[in-house]
Amino acid sequence: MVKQFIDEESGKIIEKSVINAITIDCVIFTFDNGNLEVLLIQHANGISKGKWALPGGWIKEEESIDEAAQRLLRETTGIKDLYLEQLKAFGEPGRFPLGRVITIGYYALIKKSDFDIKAGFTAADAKWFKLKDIGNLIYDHNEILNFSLEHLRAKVKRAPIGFNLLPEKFTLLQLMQLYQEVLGIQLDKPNFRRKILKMKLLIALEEKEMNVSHRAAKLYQFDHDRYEMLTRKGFIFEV
Amino acid sequence: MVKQFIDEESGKIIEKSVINAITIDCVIFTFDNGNLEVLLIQHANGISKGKWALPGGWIKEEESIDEAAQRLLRETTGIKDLYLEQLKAFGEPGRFPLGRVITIGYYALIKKSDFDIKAGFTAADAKWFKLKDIGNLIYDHNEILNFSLEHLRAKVKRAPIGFNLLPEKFTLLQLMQLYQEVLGIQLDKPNFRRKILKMKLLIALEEKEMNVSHRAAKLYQFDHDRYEMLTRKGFIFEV
DNA sequence: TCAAAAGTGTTGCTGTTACACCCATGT
DNA sequence: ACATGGGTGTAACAGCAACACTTTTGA
Repeated sequence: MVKQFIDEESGKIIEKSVINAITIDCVIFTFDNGNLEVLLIQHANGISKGKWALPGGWIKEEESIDEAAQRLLRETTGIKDLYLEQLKAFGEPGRFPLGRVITIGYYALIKKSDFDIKAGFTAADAKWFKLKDIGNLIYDHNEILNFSLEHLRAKVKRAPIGFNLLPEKFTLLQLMQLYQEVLGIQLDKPNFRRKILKMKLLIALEEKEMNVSHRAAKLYQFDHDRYEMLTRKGFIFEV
Repeated sequence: MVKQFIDEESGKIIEKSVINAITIDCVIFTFDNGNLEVLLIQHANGISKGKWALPGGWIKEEESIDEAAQRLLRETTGIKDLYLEQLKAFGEPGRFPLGRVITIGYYALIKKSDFDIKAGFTAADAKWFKLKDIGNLIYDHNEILNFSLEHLRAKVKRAPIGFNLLPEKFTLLQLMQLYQEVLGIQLDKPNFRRKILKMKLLIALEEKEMNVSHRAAKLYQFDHDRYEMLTRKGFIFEV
């Protein structure tokens, strides 16, 4: 099967051979103002015109599944380096009405400030939704979304991936609110501070918050290198 | 594409349409005599003749991926109800030498006593391997195996799936040895006993071990119903 | 001076670890 | 008798939850 793509260098429309019967769908999360949000695309044409869906696409013959997902994310969000992980394949016989298509689910975590929408020629609109505002999506996309949420909740506790949802510089309260929102629990501020700081995974910056009507909080940055180093020594992140 | 299958009712060879370019590969684990083992199949013909591989197969047009994996396991092990979970899709462009084929990895946990080999017409031989005895497998099967092991190690700590590897009735030492083998750690016997028994997930049977040259241990059974009930109340299994 | 959030200190409790010890059974 | 694993008891420690408290800042 042959599909049309926009060539990333020339900007021209080119035709590429894709794998038949397999697609990719991606749940893109971000964190804004205390809310976990998901990027949805409104289909512009075809049988699902007007309905909201997860961003998705085809896999080219010469690229790996991960590369296809990366490309897709780049095409949709303009971001080159982001946290991306495969969930699993979804393949109920009736999931896609026009034939037997298996889709491979991915989820990505991005900083909202990095986001720059580039709606492709098959998407009329793209919008961030708070979880509670998401209604019925096309095909089995609600199932993929729910699975990704479960996965995110489990993983965020056991790996420092939450930082991918925050700006480069953040306060401890922002971090705590992120965990509260993702996990759906309340946390104790003093205890959370101590727990996180004890891990020595944050770089305390000299800077502070600006323009807040209360004592300005210190800003922190996640220390990737130190996390790598500690992990090699057997450290296990756990919130 | 059309492939041949043995009809499960009549035993006759029938032809069925399958999804092109997608296969399933399954890591089947069992626990025997203190060792974690994996079932491998020796290919009887084709380009990989004589090499060992994970059991695998095609997905029929009318069945879901999970159903295909179930069927495959039934064809290979003769077991109808077993613990089965999808890992993820593996799809490097060069993974399969004769074309672009994406495979969906599964892993299954079985009790060795339930096993009854039914080598299909594409497998000359099937054999249980201890982990350390597994050499180079075909295609990317080593990668799938390693991924499944990581997944198993993470999951066995946070869900009571280890019981699927043991006989219906087992001793606490057997259970502890299972955890030691899977996780690659040493555990303290008294502490392990208490931790497990405190969960109230085991039914203490009246029976004891037989024919052992030491004090016979009490036999236990995993209480599925109670686990369901506790989980609904918010209980989280953790070893 | 008040509100709001930053940030520190303290206490009691719980769960875990480490290890000593006794029990039952076949050879 | 002894080796082997079954099974119980306990003291010390570490980590955490709960909450009281002080500090800083803008309005």
